[in-house]
Amino acid sequence: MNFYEKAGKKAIGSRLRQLSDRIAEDATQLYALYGTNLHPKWFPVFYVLSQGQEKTITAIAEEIGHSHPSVSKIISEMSKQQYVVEEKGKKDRRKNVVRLSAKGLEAAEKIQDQYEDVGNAIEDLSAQTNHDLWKALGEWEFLLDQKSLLQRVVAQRKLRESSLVRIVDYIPEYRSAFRELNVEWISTYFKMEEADYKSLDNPEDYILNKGGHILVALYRDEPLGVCALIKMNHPEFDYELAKMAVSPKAQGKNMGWLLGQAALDKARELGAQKVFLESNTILKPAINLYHKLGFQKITGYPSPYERSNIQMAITV
Amino acid sequence: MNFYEKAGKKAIGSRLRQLSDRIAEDATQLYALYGTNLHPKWFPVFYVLSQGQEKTITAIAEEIGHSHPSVSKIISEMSKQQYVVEEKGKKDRRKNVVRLSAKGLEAAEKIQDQYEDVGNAIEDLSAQTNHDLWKALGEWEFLLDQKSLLQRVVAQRKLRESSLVRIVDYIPEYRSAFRELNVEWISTYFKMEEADYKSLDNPEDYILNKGGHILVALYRDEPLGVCALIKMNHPEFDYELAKMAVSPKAQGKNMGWLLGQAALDKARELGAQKVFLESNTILKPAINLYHKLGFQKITGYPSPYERSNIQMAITV
DNA sequence: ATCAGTTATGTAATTAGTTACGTAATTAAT
DNA sequence: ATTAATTACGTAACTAATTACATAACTGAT
Repeated sequence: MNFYEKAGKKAIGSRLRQLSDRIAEDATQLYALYGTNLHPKWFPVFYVLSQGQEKTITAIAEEIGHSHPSVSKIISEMSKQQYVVEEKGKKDRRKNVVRLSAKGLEAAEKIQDQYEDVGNAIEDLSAQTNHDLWKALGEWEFLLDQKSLLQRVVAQRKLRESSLVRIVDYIPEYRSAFRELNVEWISTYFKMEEADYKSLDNPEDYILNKGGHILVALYRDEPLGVCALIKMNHPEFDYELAKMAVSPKAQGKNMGWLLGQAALDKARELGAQKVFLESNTILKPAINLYHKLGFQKITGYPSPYERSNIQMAITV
Repeated sequence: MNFYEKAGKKAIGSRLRQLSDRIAEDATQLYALYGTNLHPKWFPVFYVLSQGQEKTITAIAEEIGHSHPSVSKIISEMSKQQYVVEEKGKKDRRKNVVRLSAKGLEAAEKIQDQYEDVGNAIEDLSAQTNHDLWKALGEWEFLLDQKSLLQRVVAQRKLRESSLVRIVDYIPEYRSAFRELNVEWISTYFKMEEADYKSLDNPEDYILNKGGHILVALYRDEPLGVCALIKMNHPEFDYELAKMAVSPKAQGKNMGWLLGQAALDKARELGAQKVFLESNTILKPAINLYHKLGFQKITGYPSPYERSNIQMAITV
């Protein structure tokens, strides 16, 4: 069974489960061997109760990291066999306050030897290893608390995918992509306006020949994102970042960020000082992206677009 | 939730389970995120099938370390969704030979990215730890293969219990214990013989005053084991190790070994060269113990006891 | 050629947890 | 003083594995 060698660390979940099952199995036999009637799965609950005073269901659940129904079930089993007594909370009558019964206390006394032997056996085993499983588990728990495995994988995916994205300058071949990608998102959220048609149908005349610039994001050589830097005739702003559109197919590939970065680089290259943009606050992810790129909200400028309700600017 | 800190390593089973559950949960979401219809629990089965050629249910089970019903179920689920094709074995028609279908192969292709991202995420996480979880798991598996946790705990118990055993010299207070412990085991397996009554009823005259010695094993000050060194009138042997009896209550406390060792020490102290004993081969644990103490089988000496069918000796 | 034992597999029941949901009690906000 | 929201906890249904058991097919020794 060298499955783990072959499959590698992505099988760590299976591997953990298998080891824990293996240990659980031995634990079952151990409880039989030491002649208690305690159920091994009661252990965490029983242990915390034998340490301290009475506790409520949810308090126990939190302490041992189980769900509360699990604790609820275990307590009712233990209660049936009279290891614990349950009592309604005096102040808060929703609470089920649980403590060990006389029988439970006696069992707790009796189980000390077993705890000691198990503890020693595990310490002994650990002493024969080069890598400390216990500490390693602690580290994993800590790191996963900070950032879940899910988040980590998503980050890796973004990294991989964005490495497949190339940002290139516009050439006429991309005219239809430039149009379609923009039409797609605009008509999803708003209505196409007169100004849209002009620039989308003829970017050469309306953007490029007026000193603007268009960038295209290719994913595996397919144009899935675009954005434009439009030369502004304005005392304060040099360019407008506009016509930013990313295909839903390219979600999670960091394309917006890469396009934005490339556009700002280009603006700097063109000697710009300030870049302006207009958007709408219902486009939360877009606003978010602009913020991350460094744009700040500004007010008091007129707009040719109906759909614009927020304006932002950045000093590049 | 500092339960693990409090409970210590004896909670390692719970801790392993919790981490594996946590990872499994994220895995479920990951499969959804990457848009396959594969079930995360299929992973080990799917993986081995995507590696090699067709395989049978039990072969897969063995490779991934699951039970065969588990694999059987997974395969039937995968089969229902047409990821695999099942076929009766040609030579052996009991066998269910399984391989990926076209759809399965396609899914295997498509899942490569996910594998890569997960692998990288885990490698990345591992790189941030001081203690290598993956290697630690390997070490635990190896050590548990050699000696199960159960066996290790039993060994610890023996160690602890034997530390509560004291071997002391006989005093008249122990006369009845000496008698009862021997009567108990003799009459369980055999019939009491004339020679037994003599020495058990009056050990002072029949053993001690003839230059012999009696040792008593106390467990928490209760006499639960005895044995005697009887002076022999024999050209070859100096003492006979006899009347070794340990209460069933004291099982697993190493009492026989401790008594035997003490008896041999005493024999040496008394200047003996060779110690003799008689027993019966149906008493397997006893014979075993004598072997471990260093006794070797010998032949050709007459015995006063009917129940004796084996004779052993040791040069002390 | 036959019969006992072994092997491959499937089905059913069990286990130790989970999530989903409902209800009663408490607390907070008008 | 209501009403809405939150909290505590129980019940039900589900999940991913297991063990126990049944059955059919094969193998080997008479």
